Amino acid sequence: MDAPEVKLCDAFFVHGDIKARALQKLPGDDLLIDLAELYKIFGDSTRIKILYLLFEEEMCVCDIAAALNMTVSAISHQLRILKGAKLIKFRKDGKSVFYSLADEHVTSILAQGMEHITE
Amino acid sequence: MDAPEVKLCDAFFVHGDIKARALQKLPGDDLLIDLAELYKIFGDSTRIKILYLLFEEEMCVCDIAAALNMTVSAISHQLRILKGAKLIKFRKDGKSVFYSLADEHVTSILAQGMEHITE
DNA sequence: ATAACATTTGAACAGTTATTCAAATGTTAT
DNA sequence: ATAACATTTGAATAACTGTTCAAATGTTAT
Repeated sequence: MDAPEVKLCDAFFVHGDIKARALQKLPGDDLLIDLAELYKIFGDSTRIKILYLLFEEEMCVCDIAAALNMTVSAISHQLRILKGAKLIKFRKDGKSVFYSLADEHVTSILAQGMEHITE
Repeated sequence: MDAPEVKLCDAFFVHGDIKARALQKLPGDDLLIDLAELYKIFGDSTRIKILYLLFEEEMCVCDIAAALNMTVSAISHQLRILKGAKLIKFRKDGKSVFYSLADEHVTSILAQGMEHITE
Protein backbone atom coordinates (compact mmCIF):
# COMPACT_ATOMS: atom_id res chain seq x y z
CA MET A 1 0.00 0.00 0.00
CA ASP A 2 3.01 2.27 0.34
CA ALA A 3 4.15 4.54 -2.46
CA PRO A 4 6.47 2.68 -4.86
CA GLU A 5 10.19 2.91 -4.22
CA VAL A 6 11.75 5.47 -6.53
CA LYS A 7 15.39 5.44 -7.51
CA LEU A 8 17.08 8.72 -6.71
CA CYS A 9 19.49 9.91 -9.36
CA ASP A 10 22.76 11.60 -8.54
CA ALA A 11 21.44 14.88 -9.79
CA PHE A 12 18.97 14.88 -6.97
CA PHE A 13 21.81 15.05 -4.51
CA VAL A 14 24.17 17.06 -6.65
CA HIS A 15 21.60 19.77 -7.18
CA GLY A 16 21.05 19.81 -3.50
CA ASP A 17 17.67 20.89 -2.25
CA ILE A 18 16.00 21.33 -5.62
CA LYS A 19 13.41 18.78 -4.68
CA ALA A 20 12.77 20.33 -1.28
CA ARG A 21 12.39 23.84 -2.71
CA ALA A 22 10.15 22.64 -5.54
CA LEU A 23 7.88 20.63 -3.28
CA GLN A 24 7.54 23.48 -0.84
CA LYS A 25 5.61 25.62 -3.30
CA LEU A 26 3.71 22.72 -4.88
CA PRO A 27 -0.01 22.91 -4.02
CA GLY A 28 -1.55 19.90 -2.32
CA ASP A 29 -2.39 16.76 -4.24
CA ASP A 30 -6.15 17.16 -3.90
CA LEU A 31 -6.07 20.64 -5.35
CA LEU A 32 -3.92 19.63 -8.31
CA ILE A 33 -6.16 16.66 -9.05
CA ASP A 34 -9.19 18.96 -8.98
CA LEU A 35 -7.41 21.30 -11.35
CA ALA A 36 -6.66 18.47 -13.78
CA GLU A 37 -10.28 17.39 -13.46
CA LEU A 38 -11.43 20.84 -14.52
CA TYR A 39 -9.22 20.89 -17.59
CA LYS A 40 -10.31 17.36 -18.47
CA ILE A 41 -13.80 18.73 -18.97
CA PHE A 42 -12.55 21.26 -21.51
CA GLY A 43 -10.49 18.56 -23.19
CA ASP A 44 -13.21 17.34 -25.51
CA SER A 45 -14.22 19.15 -28.68
CA THR A 46 -17.90 18.31 -28.32
CA ARG A 47 -18.02 19.93 -24.90
CA ILE A 48 -16.02 22.90 -26.16
CA LYS A 49 -18.49 23.36 -28.98
CA ILE A 50 -21.44 23.21 -26.62
CA LEU A 51 -19.88 25.86 -24.39
CA TYR A 52 -19.19 28.08 -27.38
CA LEU A 53 -22.80 27.75 -28.53
CA LEU A 54 -24.06 28.70 -25.09
CA PHE A 55 -21.71 31.65 -25.10
CA GLU A 56 -24.22 33.37 -27.38
CA GLU A 57 -27.53 32.42 -25.80
CA GLU A 58 -29.36 29.65 -23.97
CA MET A 59 -30.29 26.63 -26.06
CA CYS A 60 -32.32 23.49 -25.56
CA VAL A 61 -30.84 20.02 -25.97
CA CYS A 62 -32.46 19.53 -29.32
CA ASP A 63 -31.19 22.81 -30.71
CA ILE A 64 -27.65 21.98 -29.63
CA ALA A 65 -27.83 18.54 -31.19
CA ALA A 66 -29.12 20.02 -34.43
CA ALA A 67 -26.47 22.73 -34.47
CA LEU A 68 -23.65 20.25 -33.93
CA ASN A 69 -25.21 17.57 -36.14
CA MET A 70 -25.07 15.00 -33.36
CA THR A 71 -27.59 12.77 -31.62
CA VAL A 72 -29.65 14.17 -28.77
CA SER A 73 -28.39 11.35 -26.55
CA ALA A 74 -24.74 12.17 -27.10
CA ILE A 75 -25.39 15.83 -26.30
CA SER A 76 -27.38 14.97 -23.21
CA HIS A 77 -24.54 12.83 -21.89
CA GLN A 78 -22.09 15.70 -22.34
CA LEU A 79 -24.47 18.22 -20.81
CA ARG A 80 -24.60 15.99 -17.77
CA ILE A 81 -20.83 16.22 -17.41
CA LEU A 82 -20.80 19.98 -17.90
CA LYS A 83 -23.62 20.31 -15.39
CA GLY A 84 -21.72 18.14 -12.89
CA ALA A 85 -18.73 20.46 -13.20
CA LYS A 86 -21.03 23.43 -12.61
CA LEU A 87 -19.97 25.00 -15.88
CA ILE A 88 -23.56 25.27 -17.13
CA LYS A 89 -26.97 25.74 -15.58
CA PHE A 90 -30.43 24.85 -16.86
CA ARG A 91 -34.00 26.03 -16.87
CA LYS A 92 -37.01 23.83 -17.62
CA ASP A 93 -39.79 25.12 -19.83
CA GLY A 94 -42.48 22.61 -20.72
CA LYS A 95 -40.97 19.68 -22.54
CA SER A 96 -37.74 21.49 -23.22
CA VAL A 97 -34.71 22.09 -21.03
CA PHE A 98 -32.72 25.20 -21.75
CA TYR A 99 -29.04 25.29 -20.90
CA SER A 100 -26.78 28.30 -20.44
CA LEU A 101 -23.32 29.09 -19.12
CA ALA A 102 -23.02 29.06 -15.32
CA ASP A 103 -20.85 32.17 -15.03
CA GLU A 104 -18.36 34.43 -16.77
CA HIS A 105 -15.46 32.31 -15.59
CA VAL A 106 -16.09 29.74 -18.29
CA THR A 107 -15.89 32.42 -20.92
CA SER A 108 -12.59 33.78 -19.70
CA ILE A 109 -11.01 30.34 -19.47
CA LEU A 110 -12.01 29.56 -23.03
CA ALA A 111 -10.82 32.94 -24.23
CA GLN A 112 -7.43 32.44 -22.67
CA GLY A 113 -6.97 29.02 -24.22
CA MET A 114 -8.03 30.32 -27.60
CA GLU A 115 -5.56 33.16 -27.27
CA HIS A 116 -2.79 30.67 -26.60
CA ILE A 117 -3.38 28.57 -29.71
CA THR A 118 -4.06 31.43 -32.11
CA GLU A 119 -1.05 33.55 -31.22
CA MET B 1 -19.30 8.99 -45.48
CA ASP B 2 -21.81 11.81 -44.97
CA ALA B 3 -22.57 13.19 -41.54
CA PRO B 4 -25.22 11.09 -39.81
CA GLU B 5 -28.83 12.20 -40.19
CA VAL B 6 -29.93 14.11 -37.13
CA LYS B 7 -33.53 14.40 -36.09
CA LEU B 8 -34.62 18.01 -35.80
CA CYS B 9 -36.87 18.71 -32.85
CA ASP B 10 -39.77 21.08 -33.00
CA ALA B 11 -37.93 23.56 -30.85
CA PHE B 12 -35.43 23.99 -33.60
CA PHE B 13 -38.13 25.43 -35.82
CA VAL B 14 -40.17 27.08 -33.10
CA HIS B 15 -37.17 28.98 -31.85
CA GLY B 16 -36.51 30.03 -35.40
CA ASP B 17 -32.96 30.85 -36.32
CA ILE B 18 -31.30 29.94 -33.04
CA LYS B 19 -29.18 27.38 -34.79
CA ALA B 20 -28.19 29.78 -37.57
CA ARG B 21 -27.24 32.54 -35.13
CA ALA B 22 -25.32 30.17 -32.87
CA LEU B 23 -23.39 28.58 -35.70
CA GLN B 24 -22.49 31.94 -37.15
CA LYS B 25 -20.28 32.84 -34.21
CA LEU B 26 -18.95 29.32 -33.66
CA PRO B 27 -15.22 29.12 -34.52
CA GLY B 28 -14.18 26.57 -37.11
CA ASP B 29 -13.97 22.90 -36.28
CA ASP B 30 -10.18 22.72 -36.61
CA LEU B 31 -9.67 25.54 -34.14
CA LEU B 32 -12.04 24.06 -31.57
CA ILE B 33 -10.38 20.67 -31.86
CA ASP B 34 -6.99 22.30 -31.31
CA LEU B 35 -8.38 24.08 -28.27
CA ALA B 36 -9.70 20.81 -26.81
CA GLU B 37 -6.32 19.25 -27.55
CA LEU B 38 -4.61 21.95 -25.52
CA TYR B 39 -6.85 21.44 -22.51
CA LYS B 40 -6.44 17.68 -22.79
CA ILE B 41 -2.77 18.19 -21.98
CA PHE B 42 -3.63 20.01 -18.78
CA GLY B 43 -6.19 17.35 -17.96
CA ASP B 44 -3.79 14.99 -16.21
CA SER B 45 -2.59 15.53 -12.66
CA THR B 46 0.91 14.20 -13.33
CA ARG B 47 1.43 16.74 -16.11
CA ILE B 48 -0.08 19.48 -13.95
CA LYS B 49 2.34 18.62 -11.17
CA ILE B 50 5.30 18.68 -13.54
CA LEU B 51 4.30 22.12 -14.80
CA TYR B 52 3.90 23.40 -11.26
CA LEU B 53 7.35 22.11 -10.34
CA LEU B 54 8.87 23.84 -13.36
CA PHE B 55 7.05 27.00 -12.38
CA GLU B 56 9.74 27.47 -9.75
CA GLU B 57 12.90 26.51 -11.62
CA GLU B 58 14.27 24.15 -14.25
CA MET B 59 14.62 20.52 -13.21
CA CYS B 60 16.08 17.37 -14.71
CA VAL B 61 14.01 14.25 -15.35
CA CYS B 62 15.41 12.49 -12.35
CA ASP B 63 14.68 15.36 -9.99
CA ILE B 64 11.09 15.53 -11.19
CA ALA B 65 10.63 11.80 -10.76
CA ALA B 66 12.04 11.97 -7.24
CA ALA B 67 9.91 14.96 -6.32
CA LEU B 68 6.71 13.29 -7.54
CA ASN B 69 7.70 9.85 -6.29
CA MET B 70 7.22 8.30 -9.72
CA THR B 71 9.39 6.31 -12.12
CA VAL B 72 11.75 8.14 -14.44
CA SER B 73 10.11 6.41 -17.38
CA ALA B 74 6.63 7.62 -16.54
CA ILE B 75 7.92 11.18 -16.19
CA SER B 76 9.83 10.98 -19.45
CA HIS B 77 6.71 9.88 -21.28
CA GLN B 78 4.78 12.85 -19.93
CA LEU B 79 7.61 15.27 -20.67
CA ARG B 80 7.45 14.09 -24.27
CA ILE B 81 3.78 15.07 -24.44
CA LEU B 82 4.39 18.46 -22.80
CA LYS B 83 7.30 19.04 -25.17
CA GLY B 84 5.14 18.11 -28.18
CA ALA B 85 2.59 20.71 -27.10
CA LYS B 86 5.39 23.27 -26.79
CA LEU B 87 4.50 23.90 -23.17
CA ILE B 88 8.03 23.16 -21.97
CA LYS B 89 11.53 23.48 -23.38
CA PHE B 90 14.73 21.65 -22.51
CA ARG B 91 18.46 22.10 -22.21
CA LYS B 92 21.02 19.31 -22.25
CA ASP B 93 23.91 19.35 -19.82
CA GLY B 94 26.09 16.27 -19.78
CA LYS B 95 24.08 13.22 -18.93
CA SER B 96 21.16 15.27 -17.66
CA VAL B 97 18.35 17.03 -19.50
CA PHE B 98 16.89 20.07 -17.79
CA TYR B 99 13.32 21.06 -18.49
CA SER B 100 11.63 24.42 -17.97
CA LEU B 101 8.39 26.17 -18.91
CA ALA B 102 8.21 27.36 -22.51
CA ASP B 103 6.63 30.74 -21.80
CA GLU B 104 4.53 32.77 -19.39
CA HIS B 105 1.34 31.66 -21.09
CA VAL B 106 1.44 28.32 -19.34
CA THR B 107 1.65 30.05 -15.99
CA SER B 108 -1.34 32.28 -16.65
CA ILE B 109 -3.49 29.41 -17.88
CA LEU B 110 -2.74 27.41 -14.76
CA ALA B 111 -3.34 30.43 -12.54
CA GLN B 112 -6.74 31.04 -14.09
CA GLY B 113 -7.82 27.42 -13.66
CA MET B 114 -6.65 27.45 -10.07
CA GLU B 115 -8.58 30.64 -9.42
CA HIS B 116 -11.72 28.98 -10.76
CA ILE B 117 -11.61 25.96 -8.48
CA THR B 118 -10.52 27.78 -5.34
CA GLU B 119 -13.10 30.54 -5.41
C1' DA C 1 -56.03 7.26 -21.16
C1' DT C 2 -53.45 7.70 -25.34
C1' DA C 3 -50.25 9.77 -28.39
C1' DA C 4 -46.42 12.64 -29.50
C1' DC C 5 -42.41 14.74 -28.24
C1' DA C 6 -38.03 16.23 -25.37
C1' DT C 7 -34.90 14.57 -22.49
C1' DT C 8 -32.51 11.34 -19.64
C1' DT C 9 -30.41 7.00 -18.52
C1' DG C 10 -27.77 2.55 -18.63
C1' DA C 11 -25.31 -0.97 -20.98
C1' DA C 12 -22.22 -2.03 -24.64
C1' DC C 13 -18.56 -0.98 -27.88
C1' DA C 14 -14.54 1.01 -29.82
C1' DG C 15 -10.93 4.09 -29.19
C1' DT C 16 -7.76 6.46 -26.24
C1' DT C 17 -4.42 6.94 -22.46
C1' DA C 18 -1.19 6.60 -18.28
C1' DT C 19 1.87 3.56 -16.25
C1' DT C 20 4.99 -0.34 -16.12
C1' DC C 21 8.60 -3.16 -17.72
C1' DA C 22 12.48 -4.29 -20.50
C1' DA C 23 15.57 -2.78 -23.64
C1' DA C 24 18.02 0.79 -26.28
C1' DT C 25 20.47 5.24 -26.72
C1' DG C 26 23.64 8.63 -25.34
C1' DT C 27 27.01 10.67 -22.15
C1' DT C 28 30.86 10.77 -18.86
C1' DA C 29 34.34 8.68 -16.38
C1' DT C 30 37.90 5.02 -15.52
C1' DA D 1 36.83 -0.59 -24.38
C1' DT D 2 34.23 -0.99 -20.17
C1' DA D 3 31.32 0.57 -16.59
C1' DA D 4 28.00 3.57 -14.58
C1' DC D 5 24.46 6.61 -15.04
C1' DA D 6 20.46 9.65 -17.22
C1' DT D 7 17.21 9.51 -20.41
C1' DT D 8 14.40 7.76 -24.07
C1' DT D 9 11.65 4.42 -26.43
C1' DG D 10 8.31 0.65 -27.62
C1' DA D 11 5.20 -2.89 -26.42
C1' DA D 12 1.89 -4.50 -23.18
C1' DT D 13 -1.61 -3.85 -19.77
C1' DA D 14 -5.34 -1.87 -17.23
C1' DA D 15 -8.34 1.87 -16.77
C1' DC D 16 -11.00 5.46 -18.69
C1' DT D 17 -14.01 7.88 -22.13
C1' DG D 18 -17.29 9.31 -25.96
C1' DT D 19 -20.83 7.63 -28.80
C1' DT D 20 -24.54 4.59 -29.97
C1' DC D 21 -28.58 2.03 -29.20
C1' DA D 22 -32.66 0.80 -26.76
C1' DA D 23 -35.49 1.78 -23.23
C1' DA D 24 -37.31 4.74 -19.54
C1' DT D 25 -38.98 9.18 -17.69
C1' DG D 26 -41.46 13.33 -17.84
C1' DT D 27 -44.40 16.79 -20.16
C1' DT D 28 -48.08 18.55 -23.14
C1' DA D 29 -51.88 17.96 -26.01
C1' DT D 30 -55.95 15.41 -27.84
